[in-house]
Amino acid sequence: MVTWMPRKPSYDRDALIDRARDVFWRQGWAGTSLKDLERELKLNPGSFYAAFGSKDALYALALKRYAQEGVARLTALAERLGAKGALQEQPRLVIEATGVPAKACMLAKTYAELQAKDHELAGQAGVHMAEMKACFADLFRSAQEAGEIGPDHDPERLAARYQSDLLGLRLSAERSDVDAQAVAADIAADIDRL
Amino acid sequence: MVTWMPRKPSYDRDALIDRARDVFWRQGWAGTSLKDLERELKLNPGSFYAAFGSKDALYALALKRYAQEGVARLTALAERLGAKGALQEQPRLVIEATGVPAKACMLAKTYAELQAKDHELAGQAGVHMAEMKACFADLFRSAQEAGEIGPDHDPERLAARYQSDLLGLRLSAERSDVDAQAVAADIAADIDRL
DNA sequence: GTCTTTCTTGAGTGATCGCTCAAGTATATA
DNA sequence: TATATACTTGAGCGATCACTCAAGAAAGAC
Repeated sequence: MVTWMPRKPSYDRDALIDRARDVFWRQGWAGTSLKDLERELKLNPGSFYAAFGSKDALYALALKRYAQEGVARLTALAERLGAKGALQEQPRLVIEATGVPAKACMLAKTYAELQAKDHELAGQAGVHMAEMKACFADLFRSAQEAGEIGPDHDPERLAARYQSDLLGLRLSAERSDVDAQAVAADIAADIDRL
Repeated sequence: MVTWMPRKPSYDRDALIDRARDVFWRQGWAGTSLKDLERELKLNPGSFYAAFGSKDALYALALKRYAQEGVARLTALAERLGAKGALQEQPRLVIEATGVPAKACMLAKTYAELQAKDHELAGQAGVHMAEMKACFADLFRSAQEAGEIGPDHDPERLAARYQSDLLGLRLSAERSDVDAQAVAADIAADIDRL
């Protein structure tokens, strides 16, 4: 039997997904055209479709990667600072991050843009947000078990409120007339009062 | 001198702006095509452009109306319930509103969608959000002067945090896996602790 | 009814959308 | 080197985008 392995792609598929995520994150779904992606990824239409199949398929990959990295970053933070410390540090981190395409959450932007059309990508963004909320709930539960916050709180409820606050914070951080650092500090301070 | 008044438009321009606001609010800027507007407003292309000039011009009118009604509603609420009462009632009202195109704020959706492209409409949405923030600050200041909340808070800072929370709440209210009423109640409860 | 003016209609504009595919090029095996 | 295989190229597809405009219909002034 003969196995032919005649040629490899000249691109790094993984790096391409990263760059696509950045473009989509910044410009949104409708705001990013195939021309934009071809220019940014340095891929001609044929290679693009051979590699990813469709714009939506690549968007889904980008969303998934965004969500996975978000969970990974939070998990690492919790190992370093503990549950409560991670929850308090996260607001600062997300708005002070440099070199990111946008302060606002890509999942939230996707959901807001596409939910009204019942687009499948909105559903996927919703699932990823729910996963993130579950992470927050786990951290609140851990903090509770560690005695870092009072026992009379529902971790799920705290997580929903916390995630909601973070979404608002990250949107506010895109505005020049809002002191996002103050808002982030106030969100972190609220956790001390639990 | 002769004055000719040969014909009036068959449509109610004011009602048309309302309906356009609803479509844009639900579907966003890129998500709303001229076809959508023609169908929703029952206007042929010629009449549409005679009446409004362009899609963006109509969007700007819709944004302005949305913002004005938001301020008016909040002002009326404050006259009925007082400053603190209005601030506490507002979260409940925005998520329990029925018959609205979306729970999320149209200004925030517009800003999130178009800011990356430096679109003029994003700037206008930003201005309207700043106006709204100023209203919130006024209410916090009033509540402070009335002794309803402690004197050691910066009304501007409270307003920024409050608006941020509201934006997050209203986005969360679009999700089926979030108990928005609980989040709204917690936001209102926070005001009691000021 | 006649005239003047405006509103309404809808086919059609060029541009751009996401996407296809045939032709050409590069590479690992034999 | 010859060959089989996959990747790359880019012109171009039909559909849809926001928008235009010439022609016809409607209504107030006389």
